[in-house]
Amino acid sequence: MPTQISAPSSTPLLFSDDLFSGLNGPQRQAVFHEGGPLLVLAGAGSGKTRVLTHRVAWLIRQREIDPGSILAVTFTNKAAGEMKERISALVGEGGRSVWVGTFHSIGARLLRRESLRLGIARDFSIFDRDDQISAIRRILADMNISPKETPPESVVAAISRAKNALQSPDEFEQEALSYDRQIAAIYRAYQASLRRQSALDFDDLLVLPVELFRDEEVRRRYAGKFKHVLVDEYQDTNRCQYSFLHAVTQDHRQLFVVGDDDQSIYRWRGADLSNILDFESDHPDASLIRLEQNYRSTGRILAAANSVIRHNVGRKGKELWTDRGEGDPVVLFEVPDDQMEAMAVLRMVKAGVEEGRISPDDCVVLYRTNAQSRALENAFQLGGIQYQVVGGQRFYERREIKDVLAYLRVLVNPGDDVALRRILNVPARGIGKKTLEDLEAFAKATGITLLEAVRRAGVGSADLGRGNIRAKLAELGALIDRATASAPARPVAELTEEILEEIGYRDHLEKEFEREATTRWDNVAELLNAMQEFAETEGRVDATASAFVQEVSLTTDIDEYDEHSERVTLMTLHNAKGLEFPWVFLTGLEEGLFPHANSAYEKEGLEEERRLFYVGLTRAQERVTLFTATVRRRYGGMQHSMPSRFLDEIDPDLLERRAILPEGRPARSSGAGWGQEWRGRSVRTSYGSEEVDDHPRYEEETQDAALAAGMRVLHPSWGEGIIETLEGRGENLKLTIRFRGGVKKKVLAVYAKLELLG
DNA sequence: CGCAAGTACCTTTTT
DNA sequence: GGTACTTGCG
Repeated sequence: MPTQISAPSSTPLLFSDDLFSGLNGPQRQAVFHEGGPLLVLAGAGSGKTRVLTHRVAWLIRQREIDPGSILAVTFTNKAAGEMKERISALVGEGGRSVWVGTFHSIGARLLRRESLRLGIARDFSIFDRDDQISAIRRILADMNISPKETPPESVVAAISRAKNALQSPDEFEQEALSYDRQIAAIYRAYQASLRRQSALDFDDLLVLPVELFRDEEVRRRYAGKFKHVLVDEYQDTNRCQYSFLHAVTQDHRQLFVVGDDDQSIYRWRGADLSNILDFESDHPDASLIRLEQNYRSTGRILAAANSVIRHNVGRKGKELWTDRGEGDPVVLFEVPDDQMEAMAVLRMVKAGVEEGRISPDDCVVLYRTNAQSRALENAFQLGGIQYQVVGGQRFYERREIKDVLAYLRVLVNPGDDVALRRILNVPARGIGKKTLEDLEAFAKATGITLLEAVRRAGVGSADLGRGNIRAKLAELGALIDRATASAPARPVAELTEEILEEIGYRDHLEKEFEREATTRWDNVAELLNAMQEFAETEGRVDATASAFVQEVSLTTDIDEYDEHSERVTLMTLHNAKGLEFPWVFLTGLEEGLFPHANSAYEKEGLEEERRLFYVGLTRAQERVTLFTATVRRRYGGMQHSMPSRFLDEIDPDLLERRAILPEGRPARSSGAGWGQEWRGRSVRTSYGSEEVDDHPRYEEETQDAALAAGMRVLHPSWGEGIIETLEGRGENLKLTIRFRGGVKKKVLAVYAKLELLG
């Protein structure tokens, strides 16, 4: 910082020039905006994070707003952490008291403060999807509903949808059709179950604050507290979050939102694009500022992205531009299969690293579904390139981690039956189905928690379990009681180590998992590590089991992503939102996969897939490489596909098409050789407007290749559908077809009188 | 009750 | 190609 003058705060202009001099016109306009609600329509790479942080800095420095009365909402905890850092870098330590977090973490924080009023335990548990499903399963069993006909997953989805629409079980029932009557009943029972367990699910963290604000006194209090509200990724907010923001800002109208309608990718989770599209009509005194200068990507990449997104209707409309120069064209490789795809990525990364042009952590490989990481991981392992996978099997969802956390959850919240059920027989205590049923029946009949039932059975006051089992239950009860008593006063790491020791968890892993035991124990060690770190940031006294469990319940994969890892990053397109990389590899551009078959029917679904593709392209600074494979392993079988329609939407002048032809067909067993050399050969097939695209789109490997995943077909009785998978060949060729309305059917190709469409 | 073997379904994306 | 659930035996 060049400023040597120790400027008194009465001459804030000096600061302002200093702090804000790097901003361009529209950015300054946004940062210095005075007046009512503002929508900053910020294109990819247009510096929206800078705008947000500088806006906060400006509020504090220039307008002398108390940092504690500013609320900034981000999309991930990681983004929240970074924003906090940047704010305090701009305004000093005072910036730490700005409320920064995700809607979920802010909701949780608020609900803890108001737990008394809400009549919930301060140390409520937060149920993730697994916990929800587990709770629903119990309820289905109770209600004698077959989980086959009413899958818990879809019940969870229905309840989530209802909650986000702010519908209570009663309201849900009123609008319900006959099938949904049952769902309404399950919903009601589920709510009761949550309450009994002092548990909230993710949706509650959003919904309950809104309900809390129906009390005008409470609403006013928070509207008075949060005098300025800023929201990032506004395009992915849902109706409930909209209500939250409205409740807090309707009095003072200091709402500052940043978003990009072209990057809205969470419609399936309830995100409501109309929040951003209708922002101006919703707020009569609103202003709009567009940030269209992109500082990230080279010209051709940006132009390619623009040419794709132009195919969407129903957007605010904006055209990104850059002064970075043209750069390289986007390259598309057509490869025989997913293994070749992985090898090609590997080879390009390796070449880039060897030539000193790039470091592995400058590269990201993006895909539509988590399952696609496998082939890539295999290739990278063989090729000796370090990588990190973000997402997929998430750390905090691993079995051993959830087991250990379940012990803590029970200590923190003795009403958490879902957690207790999980650990009742882990390690094995001879408590099987029968004992569990007895315990639950007893608990229900007596109106006590499952834990209390365990205690009573242990001391023999509940008439269940034989001697041996009673002894085991007594032991477990005593362990939990002892740990509960000491938990509030000790660091969580120490407590956990003691519990693990006492239950012999390591031996349990050895016994249960044999070969895998080491990995799993390593994960547990990593968890203990995380607890130590937690103690370092929070301070020993505050690093209790309760605090840790709360924190961890809201931790996500992207929060764990490390940008200085020296490793190539592998992740889904969804996880890539907000990130940037010099080199981007976009894989699996095939019909049925991307756009995904489940989304390809509805216009809205397809447009969201297209936005996802747009997000992928705009992550890149210098180089985008696209891949489409003819054959892909899926569900253990082979699947033929056609190239993604999105490829045809890229302006052909900006796309260089190449094919990788296997020289002969490489023997399947030749995998070991791939690390050293590339056996295939790459030919340019088409570039620019000279259309030389004469090689086949997919190889005629078998006669069945006339049919491929992603093809549209007409079935005499089921109507129009899209082929999703193919198994078997010849007479035995079986197709999985998804028909309109999402109905999936398996048919034998020889019998189904299918007609090919388009 | 634990365990081994068999099965069904899975894969969209996640706070 | 994997998991999570079911079934049947000891």
